[in-house]
Amino acid sequence: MAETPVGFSRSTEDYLKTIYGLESSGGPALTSAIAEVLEVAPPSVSGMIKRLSESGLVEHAPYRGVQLTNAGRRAALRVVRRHRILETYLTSKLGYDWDSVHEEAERLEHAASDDLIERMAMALGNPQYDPHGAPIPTKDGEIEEPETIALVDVAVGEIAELRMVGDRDPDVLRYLGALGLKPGVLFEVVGRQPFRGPITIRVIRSTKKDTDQVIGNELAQLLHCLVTEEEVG
Amino acid sequence: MAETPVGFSRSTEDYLKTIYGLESSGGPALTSAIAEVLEVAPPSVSGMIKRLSESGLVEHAPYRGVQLTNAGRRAALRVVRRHRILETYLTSKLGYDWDSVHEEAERLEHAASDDLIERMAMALGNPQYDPHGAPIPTKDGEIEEPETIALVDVAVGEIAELRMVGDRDPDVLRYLGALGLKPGVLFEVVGRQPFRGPITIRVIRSTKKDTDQVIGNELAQLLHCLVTEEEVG
DNA sequence: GAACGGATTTAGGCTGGCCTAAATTCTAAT
DNA sequence: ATTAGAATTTAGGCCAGCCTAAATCCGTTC
Repeated sequence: MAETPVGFSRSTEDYLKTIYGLESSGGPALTSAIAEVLEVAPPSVSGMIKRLSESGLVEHAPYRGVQLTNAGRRAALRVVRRHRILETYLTSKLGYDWDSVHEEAERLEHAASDDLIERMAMALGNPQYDPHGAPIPTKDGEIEEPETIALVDVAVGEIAELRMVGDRDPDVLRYLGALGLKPGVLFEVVGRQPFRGPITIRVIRSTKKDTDQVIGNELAQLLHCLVTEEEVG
Repeated sequence: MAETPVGFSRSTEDYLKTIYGLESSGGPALTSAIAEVLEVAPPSVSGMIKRLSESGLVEHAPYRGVQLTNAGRRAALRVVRRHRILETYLTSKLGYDWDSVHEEAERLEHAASDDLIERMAMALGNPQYDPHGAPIPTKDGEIEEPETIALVDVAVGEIAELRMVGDRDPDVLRYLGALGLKPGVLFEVVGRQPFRGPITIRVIRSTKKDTDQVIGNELAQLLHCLVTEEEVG
């Protein structure tokens, strides 16, 4: 039956991906943060960190977190590429919704060969973004650093495009989808309540053109936008 | 990250699939046969058999082999369905060749959800056979028992259709492919050498129409045919 | 019917990856 | 400077699955 594994163990790949994600939102990845994302107990993370650092995939400064080595980052980006190509493929070729596709990709990313991933990428025309707007790393590990800001930081009066949604929770995604808020939507920020209150936007380009939407602060932190121009009113 | 597994463990599924395959070529599955297919040592098989029979998936008569229970057969057929749908999908939608598709499906079958498999089946128009001609079990575990006979047993003068190739070895499949021998090909048996010698067929319908092919005995045992009519001449 | 050889199982060990409980280290507040 | 509390690591265990070496069983042959 000779089942040649496609990369590192599933668990190892999940750790690398998680560490990559935590690093890219600033600083070294802390044990407890990794534990929380992966839903395992902190000592399990300590144990895995030891193995990862013996394999040269991370560097560990005891009690102060872990950083990917170049080899580790490369491996992590390969997993991220797989994941995002898979999500894009499942969504555009097999009718998955953007809220349900994450879970399926989560399992397939560890089983799909590079060959399969490249075939899918080819069939899709080598997409640059996944269904949530996240950039897809290239085959050789380049990834675009998005120059977006959270909706919560866009000033009233500005016109912006929703580029990326920073959450995979199906409920959140379904809710946003029902509001028509997917990457590519263009809108103007028309109001913002003080004290971390909700933000009101007016949709300019989308299926729900010309509607106003009120978005809570929490949600507005997840919506990454590209500010297009300033509405001089 | 909450990675809900999609069925039994990968290892368990491989054992069930293997036992199913051995049972369907007669009698109970022997420890050594399972060990050989899975490329593990016999004691590993003994160990797994104990776990499988504790889970009610097989029945074990010590020293005389193992049989699937109904639950075990159901689980095995689900894996077989996944595998064959995947092979068909990869071949017809992503350009895989019939000789390379087995390995990829071998890994994906443990990661793909039923939902994904049904979407693929739908996209393919619910195919009944995989690229090698093997019947695909239905969603609820029905599988067609093919009424084919091996080429080696077809009499000279008979016309038959190649229905199924009983091997997944890439070299074998590439060779057969080069000869144009894939399921669907219609041919007449025009000669057979004595003493387990080679068999000569004349291709009637295929890309290689009207050519003669000489096929060794070993190979001819792998080619499962449907005898169509007798050439009276 | 005794003994040999092959198949099978038991015994005992290893690794990866998870856990809880206990010990340690760091930080921040007094 | 001390110390409480949080974060982390160490200690020690468990299970799945694999391994090798040794014991056992079965069928067959003399």
